[in-house]
Amino acid sequence: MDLLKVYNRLYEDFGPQHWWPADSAFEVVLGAVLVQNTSWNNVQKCIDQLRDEKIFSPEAILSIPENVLAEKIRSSGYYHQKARRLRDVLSYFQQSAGGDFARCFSRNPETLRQELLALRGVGPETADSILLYAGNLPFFVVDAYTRRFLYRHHVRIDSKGQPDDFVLQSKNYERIRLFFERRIPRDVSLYNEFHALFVELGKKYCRKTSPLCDQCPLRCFNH
DNA sequence: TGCCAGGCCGGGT
DNA sequence: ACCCGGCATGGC
Repeated sequence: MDLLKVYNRLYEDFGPQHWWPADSAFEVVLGAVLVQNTSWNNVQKCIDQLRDEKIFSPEAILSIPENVLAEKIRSSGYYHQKARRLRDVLSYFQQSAGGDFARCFSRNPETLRQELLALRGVGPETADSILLYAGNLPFFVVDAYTRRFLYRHHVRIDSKGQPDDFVLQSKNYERIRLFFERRIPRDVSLYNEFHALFVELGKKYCRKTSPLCDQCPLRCFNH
């Protein structure tokens, strides 16, 4: 499958997505943690509330008790876990470069990625979302929609007769990320837009229970 | 009503 | 190295 053709078709149909829906690196990190296995709608409520209450910087969030923070982010679900995870991630950025995100992202990207992955609460998708959308670093983000797209279009990661559900298994994140990174130009803007388009596609036509349908802009790739 | 959402962790095999 | 239960709210 020609992934650039897929990209072009999605872009034709949906247009530019202007991702990540945030206007600072801090806000990207915040959203990346809160959105884990949660609808963005639930996350947006938390972000709005934190902004209204002026708890909208690493310093501000780290200055309030964890249990208070947890209540502020209740609507994002898993809020006890996420309060702790958020503190851990923001603490990392604070001590890594004094809260200077730009300086932090100017370090060695692979090292940075490993350090993010070492934090509790940061798995591969969250790490890559932060690296790509907060740091403008070329890491392709793989999410549930991306996996579902590959699965439903019978895309195989290699030629060695993988089972069809290879792409659905979370342990194979890295293989899928590299699959994309090897096949499309290493371009931050392209990675940015492509993932955003997959999410838009997913929300409209590729939810877990929705079948491939005639409305889907990728119907031409069906077999 | 029950299932789903832009995952990840930790304990048990 | 996998597998799997737990985490939790809001929308449809």
